[in-house]
Amino acid sequence: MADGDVVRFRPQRPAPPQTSQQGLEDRLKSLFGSAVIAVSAFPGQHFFLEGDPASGIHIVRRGSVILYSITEAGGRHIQQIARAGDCFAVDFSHPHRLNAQALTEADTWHLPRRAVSLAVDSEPEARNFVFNLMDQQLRAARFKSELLSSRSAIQKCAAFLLTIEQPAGAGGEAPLTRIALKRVDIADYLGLTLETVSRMFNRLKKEGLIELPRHDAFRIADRARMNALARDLQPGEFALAS
Amino acid sequence: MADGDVVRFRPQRPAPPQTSQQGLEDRLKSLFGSAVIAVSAFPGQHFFLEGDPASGIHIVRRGSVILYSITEAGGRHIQQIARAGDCFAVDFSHPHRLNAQALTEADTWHLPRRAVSLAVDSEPEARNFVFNLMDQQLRAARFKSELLSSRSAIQKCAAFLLTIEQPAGAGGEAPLTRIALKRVDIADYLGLTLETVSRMFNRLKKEGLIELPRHDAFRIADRARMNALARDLQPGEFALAS
DNA sequence: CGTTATATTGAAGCTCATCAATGAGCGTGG
DNA sequence: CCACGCTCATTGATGAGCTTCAATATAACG
Repeated sequence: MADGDVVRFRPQRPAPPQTSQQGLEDRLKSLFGSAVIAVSAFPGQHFFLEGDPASGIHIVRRGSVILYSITEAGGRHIQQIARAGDCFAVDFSHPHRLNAQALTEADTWHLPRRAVSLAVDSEPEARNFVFNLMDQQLRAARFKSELLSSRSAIQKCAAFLLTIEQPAGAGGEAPLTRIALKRVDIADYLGLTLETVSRMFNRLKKEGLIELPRHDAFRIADRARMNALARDLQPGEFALAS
Repeated sequence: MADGDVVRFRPQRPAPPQTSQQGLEDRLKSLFGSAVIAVSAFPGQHFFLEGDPASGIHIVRRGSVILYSITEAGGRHIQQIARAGDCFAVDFSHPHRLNAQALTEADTWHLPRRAVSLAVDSEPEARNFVFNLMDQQLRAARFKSELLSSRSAIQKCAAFLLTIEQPAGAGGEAPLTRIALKRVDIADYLGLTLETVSRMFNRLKKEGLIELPRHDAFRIADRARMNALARDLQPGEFALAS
């Protein structure tokens, strides 16, 4: 339970990747050896479906994967958006309760359930690693329910954009961040409608909080105000030009 | 990673207690020996506060404990309501990110961080136990975010009541379930206002879905319709007398 | 180009929050 | 025992915010 490689808590950010790409790959190989399987998928393909037997741990190497469930009324609820460095399905003792679908072209590493089980039983390092992944999942889930509760649509959207933002490299100008999700996907993630998401994005643009040169790319223009919004501002404090 | 004592997934229910009171106590003693500490609190007292160093695992023996955070605007967000058999703060590698407050008189077991750490490293049984607790936490968090997303107030309230309901003993009449939380607590948990919670409860009563003889006790009167509501019905399917 | 998928924008209506007043329950002290 | 104060729940009126339905615009691609 050493604290050494535990990811530090960052408010307003769900589980960030814990190491660099290469470092992570090395780590996986050293902990799980040849059991590490590379799995890729095209947009729309599923890694697994609800009800499938537990498959083990999945880690995103490239692209985006959504974890969703379907309600009886046919509504889709996106529980998690896993991006490079994020893990999913770490809860490996049950049949899957969510569908895992590639949103973009996506490469992942798959650690089969049995290999994880063996490694965890024999290797303290592996155990620690898996604990951290579970913790990462837990924090992602908490972050999401915090996002959903009692925030207005504009706050949810601002928080969402801050979450998916690719921060600037040291010193450089902040780059444009691609929005890999369609409006309807974002809506299903935030518990809004696609129209509302669209309206809020354009409101943030009009107010100068973000740049939105294309419908699928943005840049934070006023970070202070974005942060204030994404935290929990008094409703009136985000006065809009009428 | 044996499946043997893993809690089976139950839709619409967060992590149920995994064993009986006595069984759980025996299990704890055998796994963690004398490290198990009994901790009690009066209503309103805190077990720990946000920012406190990680304390280890807590398990509720009697009463209710709420886990909440405070937003910058002063709003309270109740992340989890832990009742007898539930665990909290299993994520033990970080400073606490939530406040843990006794809602009622509450008795808990506390497994200090270090003792857990030692046991997990040496005892496969203990490891398994802790994994299950983490999984329980994760499922509770997922359940909550499902509860919050895209459900109407009436659905949230119905789902909440089903969640806290004490099911009938075999064959017997369903007992009245005490509502330990105040309206404002329920509201902070569901992301609603206390007035809306009150209105929805009374609407469910008027429609004959529940009995509500006192403001702090209820019984499910029409389980089929309650279940249908708590799942995800088409908006129109819950027609109310106007 | 024309076609399809996605995004934006508008208008109307419904749900829920807000503000405000009233009611019910309960303990305390006269 | 009743009056008072306190806490919590209920109920009403109003308005803001979001969804819904519908129309239009933009982008991607053959």
